[in-house]
Amino acid sequence: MHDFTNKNKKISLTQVASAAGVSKMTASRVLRGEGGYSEKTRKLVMEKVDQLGYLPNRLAAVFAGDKTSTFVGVSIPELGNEVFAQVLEGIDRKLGTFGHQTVLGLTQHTAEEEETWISTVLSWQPAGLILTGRLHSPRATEMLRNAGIPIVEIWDLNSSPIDMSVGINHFDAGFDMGRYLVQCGYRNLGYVGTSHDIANAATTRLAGFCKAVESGGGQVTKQLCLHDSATYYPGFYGTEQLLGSSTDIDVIFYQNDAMAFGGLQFCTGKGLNVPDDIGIAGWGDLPIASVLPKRMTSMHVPHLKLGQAAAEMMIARLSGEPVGDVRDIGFKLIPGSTVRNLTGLA
Amino acid sequence: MHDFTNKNKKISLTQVASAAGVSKMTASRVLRGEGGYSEKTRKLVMEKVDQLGYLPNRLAAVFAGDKTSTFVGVSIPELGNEVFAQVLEGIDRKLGTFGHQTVLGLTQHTAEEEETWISTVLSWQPAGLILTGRLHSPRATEMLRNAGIPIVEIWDLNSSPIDMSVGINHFDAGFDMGRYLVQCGYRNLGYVGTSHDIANAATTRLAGFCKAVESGGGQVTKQLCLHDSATYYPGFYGTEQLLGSSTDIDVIFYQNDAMAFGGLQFCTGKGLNVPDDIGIAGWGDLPIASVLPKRMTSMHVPHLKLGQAAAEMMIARLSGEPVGDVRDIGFKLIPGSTVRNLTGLA
DNA sequence: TCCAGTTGAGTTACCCGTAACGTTACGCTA
DNA sequence: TAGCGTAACGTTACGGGTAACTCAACTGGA
Repeated sequence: MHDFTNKNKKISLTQVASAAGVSKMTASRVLRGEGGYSEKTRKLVMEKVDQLGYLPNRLAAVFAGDKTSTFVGVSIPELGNEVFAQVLEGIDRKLGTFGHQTVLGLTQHTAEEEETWISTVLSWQPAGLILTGRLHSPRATEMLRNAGIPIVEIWDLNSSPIDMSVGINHFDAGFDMGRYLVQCGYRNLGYVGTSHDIANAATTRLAGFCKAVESGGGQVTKQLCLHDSATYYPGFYGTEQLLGSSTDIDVIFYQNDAMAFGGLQFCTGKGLNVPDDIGIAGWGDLPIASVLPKRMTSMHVPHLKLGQAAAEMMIARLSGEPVGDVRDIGFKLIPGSTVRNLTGLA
Repeated sequence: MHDFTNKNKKISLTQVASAAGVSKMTASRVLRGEGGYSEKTRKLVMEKVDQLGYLPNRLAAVFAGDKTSTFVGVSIPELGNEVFAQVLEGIDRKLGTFGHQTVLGLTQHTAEEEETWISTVLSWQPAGLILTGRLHSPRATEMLRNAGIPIVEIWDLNSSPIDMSVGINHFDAGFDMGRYLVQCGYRNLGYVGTSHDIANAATTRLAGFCKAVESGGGQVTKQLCLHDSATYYPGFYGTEQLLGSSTDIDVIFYQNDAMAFGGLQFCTGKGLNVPDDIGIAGWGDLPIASVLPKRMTSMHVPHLKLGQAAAEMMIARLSGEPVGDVRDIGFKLIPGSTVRNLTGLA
């Protein structure tokens, strides 16, 4: 095996230059193709580059130019949630086509993890930062403000972003879902979610949801916020808890589709008929939902597009183009078949 | 908004030092906490650091020390496939706890994209590379060999890796599935998958699968390799195609669970009884499978653990600890209920 | 009082590119 | 053949840190 403790004789531009019998500068010009050299020289240099296996040192280049790198730091709470994986995919693909690299940070939904990650990634002189969520620690906010680089806050639409923001209005999304369920005739509504720092988009949705339900004449009888991850099994046992304590709930709104599927499984396992005995509504519209026999009532958000939009704003800002500060990516209610549909909306 | 064209007056170590009335070196020593200064000096320097909002420039530090950075490049084919998202999560979490940063590269399953990504990321002097798949372009392989940094190839177990390898033996995994299905009494087997460059792990699985089926007395009547992504809908229409041309197939093995769910949906939609009329077997054991009414017959691979293991090997190698070259992470057959079970294995 | 030993802090030489000039060589015109 | 313009290439000065070395001040013991 290699011995990594030895400093591996990396080939530098100087070595290429001296091998080709030209100056460092000439070699540099050839490599960057900015002209100022003869075709003969170009060939000679490129030949040596191939021969020696020279790889440019971008680190030195950035350092020399006193510029920012082509890195873009991207913080994402978790990848277990398919939704965030899609956002990240959208971001990285778009950034990649513009010659930028994603430096990933999984912040586990906590502002502390985000803060330490931010200070680390800033020390690498990134070109910009894309952050999920709008809740940052005070020190993080200050660092971001002082960083002097473009910053896109995604996910939760932020009317007063640090710099830019893309996402949806979670209050409105929650409101629409609440209104829809009330329109479908439900009156005793339940909620099952989890409590996380950055998951406050979910909290905002819940607020909108409650508002709509109340103004529609229903009531949110019980809200359950588990201290667990927002995945299938917590959805399962959360439903068990909720229904165990309140028997008259006729529909449950979940933090996301994964939890809703867990809840659906619990209900059908108990012999409850969905949606006749109990309605189930999720959030996020997982891709798998479209090939399951029972279409989950949910809220569709174009996650891939969201990621792409964030990357586009970043790139536009970096290239000096005018960019709006806030971009609403929109959402769409999926009526599905896990709630009764009395409205003819489907 | 900020004006990013202006060079933002980044605070440098020199500025901190002069503000504190000490030399650059002393300030550097304080920042790195390597001793050689009085408590009074330390306080003074740190006070100025806070005051000026100084953020270290790791780029310059790496450059000065002629060392590698704390970056680890991680190439992943796509994130739409939940499985890879889990692998990435495992990698990044583990790397993060050891002070490393993930530089992501989505290679779209092609060796060309991987090659360009490799050369880009190598120019940032990463500490190491974690690559998905073992198929690299010749130039990529050469770059990797010459890079002189630890390299972990994951996913497909590689007996002669460039440096290190973690994953499973896909031939064996395919073989086990084939043997199981034959044991369950199936004789006319079909396969639905996609064709991609790096997805050759799937090809290897298929080879093992065919081997087992044939030596077990069955036959793989039809193999379908779609030119599409390995997701739900291709699973759906691939199944339609497969069953349209061959009516006597009694079980279908899919490239992954997502496609298998698509297939399951097609079959139940056509009124076919699964598993009595036709068996369905997937691969990967998606998390959602455990909360759906019908458990998908599949192969469980500990994806998160795979990612963690890759990161662990990387870190061990970086810190000079002895590391094995190849690590088998194992897999486990999930009998499920989408194939007939005549063997009592469940 | 002197000197060795210890500790704190300053100096200098890079690291690898790039930018901004400076220089050379050559061809063209007058 | 002087004069000039320009393409081609060389030189030099950074940039923000680190490592290794040097120097200065203070300590304590003989």
